[in-house]
Formats: sequence, C-alpha cells, structure tokens
Amino acid sequence: MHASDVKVKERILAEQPRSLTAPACFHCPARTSHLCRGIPDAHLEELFATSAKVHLKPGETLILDGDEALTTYNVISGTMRLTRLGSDGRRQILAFLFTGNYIGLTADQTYHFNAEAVTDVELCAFDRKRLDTLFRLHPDMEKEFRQMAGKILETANELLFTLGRRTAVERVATFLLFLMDAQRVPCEAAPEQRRVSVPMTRTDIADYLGLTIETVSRAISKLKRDKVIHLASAHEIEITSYPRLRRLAAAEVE
Amino acid sequence: MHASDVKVKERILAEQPRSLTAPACFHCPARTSHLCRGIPDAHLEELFATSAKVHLKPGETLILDGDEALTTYNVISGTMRLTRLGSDGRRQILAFLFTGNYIGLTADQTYHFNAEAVTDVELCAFDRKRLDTLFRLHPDMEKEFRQMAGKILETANELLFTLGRRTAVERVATFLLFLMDAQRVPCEAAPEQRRVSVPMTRTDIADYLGLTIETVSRAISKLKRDKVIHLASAHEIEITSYPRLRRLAAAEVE
DNA sequence: CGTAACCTTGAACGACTTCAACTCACGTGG
DNA sequence: CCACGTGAGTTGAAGTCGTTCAAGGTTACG
Repeated sequence: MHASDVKVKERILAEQPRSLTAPACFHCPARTSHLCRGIPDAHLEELFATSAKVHLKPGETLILDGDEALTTYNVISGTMRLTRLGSDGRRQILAFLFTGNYIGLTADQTYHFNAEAVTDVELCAFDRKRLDTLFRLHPDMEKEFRQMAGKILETANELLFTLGRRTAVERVATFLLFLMDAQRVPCEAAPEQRRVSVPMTRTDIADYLGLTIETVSRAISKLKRDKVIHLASAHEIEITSYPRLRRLAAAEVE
Repeated sequence: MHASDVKVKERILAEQPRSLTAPACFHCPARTSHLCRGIPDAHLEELFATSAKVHLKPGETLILDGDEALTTYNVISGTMRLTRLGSDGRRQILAFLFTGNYIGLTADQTYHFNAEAVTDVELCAFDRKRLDTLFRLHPDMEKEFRQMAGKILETANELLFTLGRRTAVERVATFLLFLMDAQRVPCEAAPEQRRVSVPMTRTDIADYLGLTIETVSRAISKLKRDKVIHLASAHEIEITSYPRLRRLAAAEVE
C-alpha cells in the first residue's frame, strides 16, 4: 500500500568519520531534547562518540514491526510517523515525531510498530547498549529519560482521549493545536504569523485521528467555511481565530 | 457524576508501624513487578522502608487531575482505573491497572489524570524522591523501570489502535482478551476454566473502549448469541470459543 | 424485601463511512 | 511548451454503524 517504502536499516550504523575535536552535538537542534540535555557540555564527546547520523527520504522505513530494538533514535529534523498495521490493512498512526523526539522506548527487545519518514528526516542513531552505559555514567540522563517517558505517555493519553471521545471536527481542531504546539507557533501573534505547516498527507492525518480522508477533508472545509482557519495551500494552514479553534477542540482537560 | 468518589490522599502516607526483621515485600504479590523485581532479596529492607500501604474502597479517588506527583504507587491487589475528564463531562479511561502495575510515570511534577479504585484495592505508596535515591543505589531497578515504561506505552498503543481502527464488537472482543491476559487465564484450558472476571461496570468498559454502555451491552449480547462467550453473570464471563474470540478481535497485529 | 444502580433491549436518529465523480498540482515525455 | 497521467484533495449522495432516547429487567445491598 505504501509503495515507496524502502528498508534502510542496513546502512544506518555504517561507520562515519568522527572528529573528536568538533562535537557536532553542541549546535544540534536536538541538543535540548530530553535524551541529550542530561549530559553536560564537557562530556558531549561521549555522547557524540556513541551516535551516528541517519538520513531518510520521504516514505522511507526506519523500523519495521518485529525488528530487533538494538538501535534507538533521536529526530534531529523533519517529521516521522509511528504506525501499526492490522492484518487486513487497517492502519493507525500512533505518533508523529518532530525535532528532539525519541524513538526507542520498548518493553522488550523488539519494536512493535513501524517508523517511517514523512518528510526528509535527519536522525541520530544510538546503540542501545552503549546508551545504557552512558546512562550509568550520567545519572541526570537517566532522570531526563524518565521524564521523557512520561511525556511520551502523556502524548499518547492525549490521543487516547481524542480517539475515544471527540467528534471529527474536534479531532481535526485538536490536531491543528497539536501542530501549532509542535511548531511553537505563537497563539497570540498576528493572524499572518499563525501559520502552521502540515507536512503529512490527509491519509496520514486520517490514520492518526481514526477517521477517513473524506471526513478529515470535510472537517477542514468546515473550519475554513467557519473562518476559523485559512488554507494558504493544502499543507499550509493559517489559524484565523485561535480562541475559536480552542473552543472547537472542546472537551479540553480544562 | 461518580458520586461515591472520596479523596483519601491525606491518609496515605500516615506513618505505619515498621518491622525491620519481617520484610512483607518478600511475599508481596507485586514482588515480581517491574518496579520491585530490580532489587535483590538481600536489600528488600530498603524498599520496604520507603513504602507505605494504602487501602482503597470501590469508587475512592487516589489521584485527582492536577495533583502534585510527589507520591507514586504500585498496585498490590484489586483493580484501578486511570481516567481523563472533559470539561463537558465526557470521560475516557486511559488504563485499567491490576496487580504489579505502576502509577507514577509523569512528564512533570503533576498528574494529568484521575486514579480511582474499581474494586477494593491495596496499594504500595512510594515517595518519588526516595524512590529516585533507591534507583541510584540499584541500577537494575532503573533498567527495569525503563522496561516498565515501555510496557505501559505498549499497552497505550494497543488501545490507540483499538480506539482508532476497530469496530464495536472487535473492541469488546479485544477487551476480553485483555482481561484474559491480565488474569493469566489459560487460553487452552477446559471451557469451564476459561472464566474471566469483569470487575468494572459496563460504563467503565464503554469509557475505556470509546463507546456507550448500550453498544457495549449489545456487543456482549452478540458474542453471547454467537456462542463465543457465556455469561455466568454480568461480571463473570466464560470464553466458549477462544479461537473465534481472537478472530473477532481481528485486525490483530498479526 | 424494597429500592436504586446497573444492565439489557428496542426504535429512531445522526455522524461518519463508503462509493463515486470531479478538481488541482505536479512532473514526464511527446 | 503543452498534453497527458498520476497522486492527492475536495465534494456529493447513499448507506451503515454506533448513539440517543426510552422502557423494561436484573442484581445487589441496606
């Protein structure tokens, strides 16, 4: 169904040139991510030494359901999606991942989801074992990791509420708020500044929100008709009225 | 809406008599839980010293949305529910918790859900700070904790797929399989042995599966009519045909 | 033994899906 | 340079599944 998917795991940990004197980590957009911020600047070399860069093109597969979880990843740039496929083709997107988000929290040594690139993606790959060692050396990393796990669960819980108890329009409104948040779009800026980029297709949005493409499209059209949003293009949405969008997302946890 | 809810947090950490010579932990049903099994028998005293027993009656509230997350808990016996309430009363149950399950994985120092007792519940309360100290002393606990976080997320992901992509009957079938699993009901036992106890109300099941009570009831009736299950009572269900139940849960991740 | 909460069932309604047609943007090749 | 093809998005009409509204039945507990 998703034809362009290509397995790239094989080339992931191919050795890359290392410079011990220029830790790229310092200026990494994901430096402040939960995974990396627990380590002090002075020890950045250690982190750098355990990492390897990975590049993905749109549609490429990083992880296949059932893969051994030997390697974990941090998103540096771009958008990833975590999906689960039913035997009859039904698909549920479990999460969209952006800069600083981590892939690798598992119960056992196996991944139970697929991870695919939505856009061009830059990742940082970490060997799980070596990361464990690093954790033992830097207790702060450990603590940050626990916080991160909490955040991941919090996001999942948010989505659970959306899927279980929100209507189609509410789901789409919630999703736009989610994108605003992820892209740090200021909610109190000039209307023209409140522009959200929507890197994923309608199919992805539908599979994330437990709807069909048609319903997603209709919900967006309704928001447009009601002048809550304005479509610069199908993948560039301006938030015309943030308060009304919030009200529409409704059933918010206060 | 849930009238009998009573706040009991106040009496949770009231000092309880401690016996340094008889660590109750050793025979605790939750000894093998992810939280506790990382600590060796020889050091069980330390764990015991940081813990306090809590008893809850059905309907009692342990945690209210917004509470400071100073204390975390391990379920010893009984069933808990984690819920999230919408401003207009909509409710989504995020998880059901049984023996060995942990409450306390958070991103910040605040709980963003309610935790309530479904049945009579025994809990073990741990001060978060002291638990942190224990983690530092016993790296194995830390590692178990990470695994546990993975398991919690895995369960949430399972539910995400159910809410997003399964029909009503499939959801209920999936839920029964979930209960079988939680209660370690052998799937290949004599039909009479394959009895699942359903401690929660239809309302709880509905709020867990993103349905209404009526739909849950109808789905159960359909499973009954199709002789997949048999109701000993509304809260005692016998799995007449495990294979067919599995097939009905469908869209299983292979 | 009575009452209230819980569960079940039926009928009408409505939200989302399904099926289908059309538009639009983009890229390739004639 | 434009024609054509493809994939993505939108919109309409019909259908379906789950909800809502309503009533009756069952269970549990004081």
